[in-house]
Amino acid sequence: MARKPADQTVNRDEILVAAAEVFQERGYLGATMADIASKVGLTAGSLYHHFPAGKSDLLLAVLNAGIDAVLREVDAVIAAGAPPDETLRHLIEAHIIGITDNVSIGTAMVFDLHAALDLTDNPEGKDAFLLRRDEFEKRYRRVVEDGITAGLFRHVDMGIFTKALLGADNWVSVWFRPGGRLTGKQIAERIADIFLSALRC
Amino acid sequence: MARKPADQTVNRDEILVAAAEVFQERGYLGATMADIASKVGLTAGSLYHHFPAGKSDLLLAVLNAGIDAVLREVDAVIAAGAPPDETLRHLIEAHIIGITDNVSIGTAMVFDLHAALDLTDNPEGKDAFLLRRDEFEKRYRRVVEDGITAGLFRHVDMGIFTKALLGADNWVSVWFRPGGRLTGKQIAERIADIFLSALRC
DNA sequence: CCTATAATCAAATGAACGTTTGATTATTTT
DNA sequence: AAAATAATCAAACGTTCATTTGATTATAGG
Repeated sequence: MARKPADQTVNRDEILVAAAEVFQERGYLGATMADIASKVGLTAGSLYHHFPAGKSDLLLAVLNAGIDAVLREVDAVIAAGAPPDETLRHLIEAHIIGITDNVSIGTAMVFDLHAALDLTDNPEGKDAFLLRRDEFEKRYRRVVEDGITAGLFRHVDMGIFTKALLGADNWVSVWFRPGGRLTGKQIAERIADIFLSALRC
Repeated sequence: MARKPADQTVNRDEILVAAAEVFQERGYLGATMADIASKVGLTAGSLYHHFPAGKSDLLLAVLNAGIDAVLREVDAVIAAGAPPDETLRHLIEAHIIGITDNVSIGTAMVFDLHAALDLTDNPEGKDAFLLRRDEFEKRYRRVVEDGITAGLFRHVDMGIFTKALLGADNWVSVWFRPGGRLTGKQIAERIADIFLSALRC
């Protein structure tokens, strides 16, 4: 063991945050290792000490951190066991506030995965991530189903409703800028309001 | 003049379509000139005969073609002068069917512009495109405003409603695959239904 | 105080890619 | 059929990276 002194050493998490920011700003291919490294005061080569598998591994780590964080919050909301309408509202809020407050989450949701993940030489990691994303979508769908079954929501095309809702939510990460007219929470409330109105019987 | 014979010559539009497809599949940075060229049976260098300004010019051409096409349709819908609820429904349909049927439109709407356009050495072209995109958003907003004024729609946060709607629409280009459960038109109808329900007084 | 090693850097390596260049071919125009 | 030129290609160029390598530095454990 050696070399853990405060201002000389950077840890994995700091790198992950820096990488998330750069990926979101420039996209996977537009982000250079030097960009990410300089954000934490390192040189490109030094990143390989923390992420031996290189750039693609860094991407997967960011995406997983993001999906983990959001899934954790979503599961907490569901576990609370409120009625479907209230649960759906909290779900939307957790999702959107996650996006506005945590770069990794925004990156994980909207990322140009089509392109980027294919370039990753790690198909297992890619598949695992995509499965978790599907999981996320399923939670949404189930809450809507429950609401319909309970007679709280009117009948809608489940698949399309879920996609529309996810689209509206994820799109926030495309246009949101901190310091704008509304906070993440306010945006979340308004969007939840729209979709819950759409479900009124 | 010379060399316009059928099977030896490729025209600008064919290149544009090929480029739109490759851009959408791989993103701007992931798309190589060779990818685009081979799709129309040319070599990379040959593209410079048709687009002397190179790759970034090609991107702008694709984006403009897409936004032009969708604006044209949207303007036709508005010009028809139907009441706001009907107009909004037609707007959503024009938008989504545009996305599912015309690759350039999908590319123009969803593209990772943050990243890509900054790499373009053509700031005027970039600004012009972004202005047209704003124009597009304004049409949506105006129809909703009209509906509220006319007492047809309930009161909602204009900015957020519009962003949510655009997000749901544009997101279609992320998940839509031809030959799926629903056609573009069916998807459009269902999404229009969701947002019109959300506006019910 | 050594010694092993965690953490870093500067520089080298090699591949990928946008773009340029100079020929080549085919077609129109005269 | 000449001459002019549109359309194309193959090969070369130069740059920008991701990644590797080998040295260097600082600290924890003995």
